[in-house]
Amino acid sequence: MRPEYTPLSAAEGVEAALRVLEGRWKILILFHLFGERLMRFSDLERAIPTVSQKMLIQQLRKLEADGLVRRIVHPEVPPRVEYCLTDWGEKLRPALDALLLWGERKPEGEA
Amino acid sequence: MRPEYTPLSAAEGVEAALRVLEGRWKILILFHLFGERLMRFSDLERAIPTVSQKMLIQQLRKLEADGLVRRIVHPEVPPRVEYCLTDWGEKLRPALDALLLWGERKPEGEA
DNA sequence: CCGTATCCTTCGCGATACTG
DNA sequence: CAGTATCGCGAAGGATACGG
Repeated sequence: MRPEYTPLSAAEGVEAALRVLEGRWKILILFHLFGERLMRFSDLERAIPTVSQKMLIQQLRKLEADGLVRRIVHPEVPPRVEYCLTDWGEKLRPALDALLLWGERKPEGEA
Repeated sequence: MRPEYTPLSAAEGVEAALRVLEGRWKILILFHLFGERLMRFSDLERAIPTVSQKMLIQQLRKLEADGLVRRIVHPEVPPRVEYCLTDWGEKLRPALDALLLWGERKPEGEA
């Protein structure tokens, strides 16, 4: 953290980062892509059986619009579309791991 | 990240962590407390002039319920209530900094 | 000074049906 | 296979007024 940060500007930066992660399925999608690197739409549907097509597409499109995920369309019949992380998307992993670690260290019983 | 994580379990852990951070004013409150360590309710009101009393209280109460913030009530007239971070709340800082860093490194123009 | 209580609007999400 | 279109609900949050 550089010295010129105010509470306001730092909070705005973090909120901007969190905004691209908000959404019922994005984190789960990202962790699947952390593991598989390249997945078809139908792979993701099978990996996440509880999501509807509409929501899966919607979240993927937002991730793509925000530059975390790349969408690769193969001009074939039947259609084939693959998804993978961008470089920037992969760089998110340490931050999510830090969050995961922090969450696990929660002292449940304490004040 | 330990080896027994599946995409599902890792995502659930991260989502649990994110859930306590979601809320229109929580991040901003946290960064003020990162800087000041001990703030009265009225200090926070002045520091965040755009928040309503209702929302400020609500977010503070949730942060308290989730164990990030401690509420200290001084039995005086007029009432005095102070807020500070718990140990666990302070430990969140590196994770938020990582997120901030990541957000700043976004390659705006790229695919 | 430090809250509570209502009312109201917005928006994310799920369910469902349809298409190139 | 990989989407798009429409409907409706519930929860989050803002405005406002009141209370110990």
